[in-house]
Amino acid sequence: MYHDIAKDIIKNILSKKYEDKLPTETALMKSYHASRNTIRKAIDLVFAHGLLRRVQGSGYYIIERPVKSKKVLNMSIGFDQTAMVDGGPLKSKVVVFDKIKANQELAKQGRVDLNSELYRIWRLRYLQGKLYDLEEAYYPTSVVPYLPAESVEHSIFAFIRKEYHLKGSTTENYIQLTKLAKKEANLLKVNEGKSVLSLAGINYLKNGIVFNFSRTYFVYPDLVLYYHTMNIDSD
Amino acid sequence: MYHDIAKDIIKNILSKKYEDKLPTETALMKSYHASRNTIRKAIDLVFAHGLLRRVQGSGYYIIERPVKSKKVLNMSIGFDQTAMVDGGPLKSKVVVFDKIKANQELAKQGRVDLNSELYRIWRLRYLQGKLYDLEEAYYPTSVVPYLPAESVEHSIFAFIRKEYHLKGSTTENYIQLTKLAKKEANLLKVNEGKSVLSLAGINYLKNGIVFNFSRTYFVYPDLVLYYHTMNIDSD
DNA sequence: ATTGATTTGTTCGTATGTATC
DNA sequence: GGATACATACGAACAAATCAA
Repeated sequence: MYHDIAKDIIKNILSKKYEDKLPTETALMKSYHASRNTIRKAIDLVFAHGLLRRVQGSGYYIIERPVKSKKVLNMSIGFDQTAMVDGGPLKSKVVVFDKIKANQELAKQGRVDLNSELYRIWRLRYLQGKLYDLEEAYYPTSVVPYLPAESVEHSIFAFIRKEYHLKGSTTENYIQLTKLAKKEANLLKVNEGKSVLSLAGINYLKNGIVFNFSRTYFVYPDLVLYYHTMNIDSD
Repeated sequence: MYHDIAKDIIKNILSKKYEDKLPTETALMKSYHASRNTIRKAIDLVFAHGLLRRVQGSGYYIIERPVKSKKVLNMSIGFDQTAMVDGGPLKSKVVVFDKIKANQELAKQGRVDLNSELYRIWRLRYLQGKLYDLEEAYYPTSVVPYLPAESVEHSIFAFIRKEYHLKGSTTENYIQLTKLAKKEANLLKVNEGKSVLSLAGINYLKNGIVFNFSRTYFVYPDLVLYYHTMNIDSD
C-alpha cells in the first residue's frame, strides 16, 4: 500500500501537481486514508528516488533538476523506469533477439551459472530521433521461460511483471568508462576504441534470484547521470 | 540512535564480522537493546548504502563486491565516506587553498549566491601512490567561517562535523564524461581534452543549506562506480 | 525576543500477513 | 504443517526544528 502511495506521489511530482513542496503529512494521511507511519514509509521511498529534500519542522521540498542544456538521467529512480528520460520515452530498435548459453564472461557479469540459457536482447534506443544508447540485455530462461517478439519492442519489464508476476526488488549498478569494441562501435556508428559511459546493471527478484542483467553504452552527447545519497550522522 | 546502530552494522560488515548474512532482527534487537522498529530503521539505512539484499522469510544477505581486478567505488555510501576506497585511504596533496568569490559558474554549480565567499580547496589524491583523482571543493564561508590549513590535509568533513556540529544530510550527485580543460589536465599530467569520468556533488545540511560542493575528476585506470537502487513494485 | 502552533524526526508497542526453512 | 524471519500497518507519545503571531 505504501508502494502505491509512493508511486502516486512520484507521478504527481513528475507531472508537477505540487508547487515546490509536498503537502504535509497530516494532509497526505487524509487524502490517502493511511496512518502517519504508512505515509512516512511512502515518503521514504520517494526520497530514496532522489526527488525530495526533507527539512524537519518545515516540509518536504521537491528537488528541481537544474541543468537545462543537458539531459539528466535519474539513476536513483528504479531500473525499470530509467527509460523515462526527460525528453520523452525512448524508442527502441531491436538488433539482436535470440537465445544463447552463458559463456564465462556473461556468467560472471550476471552472476548466473555457466552454460545456463539466456534470452539475449540488444536494442539501439533513440531519444527524439537521436541515438541515445545501446542496451545489451539478458534474461535467464529459467526465470523467464518465454518472451514474445512483440514485448521486446516495448517494455520488457512491463511484460514480465504482467505475465510472470515477478516483482523486482533491487538493482546493483556499475558505471565505468569503456572503450568500445568493434561490434558495439559498428552498431553505434562511431569509431572503435571511443570512450563512452557504460552502465552494467543486475536485477534481483525479491527472493534474491537474478532475472535480468544488462550493459548499456551511452552515446547521447553531454548526458549527465544523477543520483542521490543520504549520509549517516552520528554523535 | 538507529543511526548509530546502522553505523555499527556497517562497520561490522566492512570488517567482515558477519559471514554472509546479518543476524536476525530478533538477535539484533537483543544485542542493541532496541525495538524491532528501530532495528528495521537501522537496516533500512544499511540497505540504502548498497550493502544488503533482503529476502523475506530468509534474511539479510551481504552483497559481496565482485570485480577483483578493478577498483570499485561505492557511491551509495555517504559522500563523506567516499574517501574510503577499497585499497586503503586516499592520500591527498593540496594544490590550491584560498578564499574566493563565487562567479556565475560556481554559483550555479553550488546553488549559492553570486559573489558569496567560498573556501576553495583543490586536492590531488592518491591511492597506494598512484594518482586517483583531482577534487575541486568549495565551502561557503557563511556556513564554515574558518578552516585551518591542517584540516585540509586530512578529512575536512570530519573537522567540520567536530568543530561546527554540522550534520550533513543528503547529497545530489551528477556523473558525466568530461573533456579536461588545460588547468585540470596539467595538474593531472594528462593531455588536454582527454575524456575522464567526473562527479559533481552538492552537500546539503539538514536544514537545506549547501555547506559544500565539489567536482572530482577520476583518472585512476578502470575505476568502477557502484550504486544500488530499489524498485517500487505495485500491483 | 518569546511563545505557541505546525511539521517532521525518533522510538516504542502491537497485530497480522507472507515467504522461507 | 509448524517454526522462523521479514513485511506491512495502525496507534501513541515525545523530541526537535521551523514558522508565525
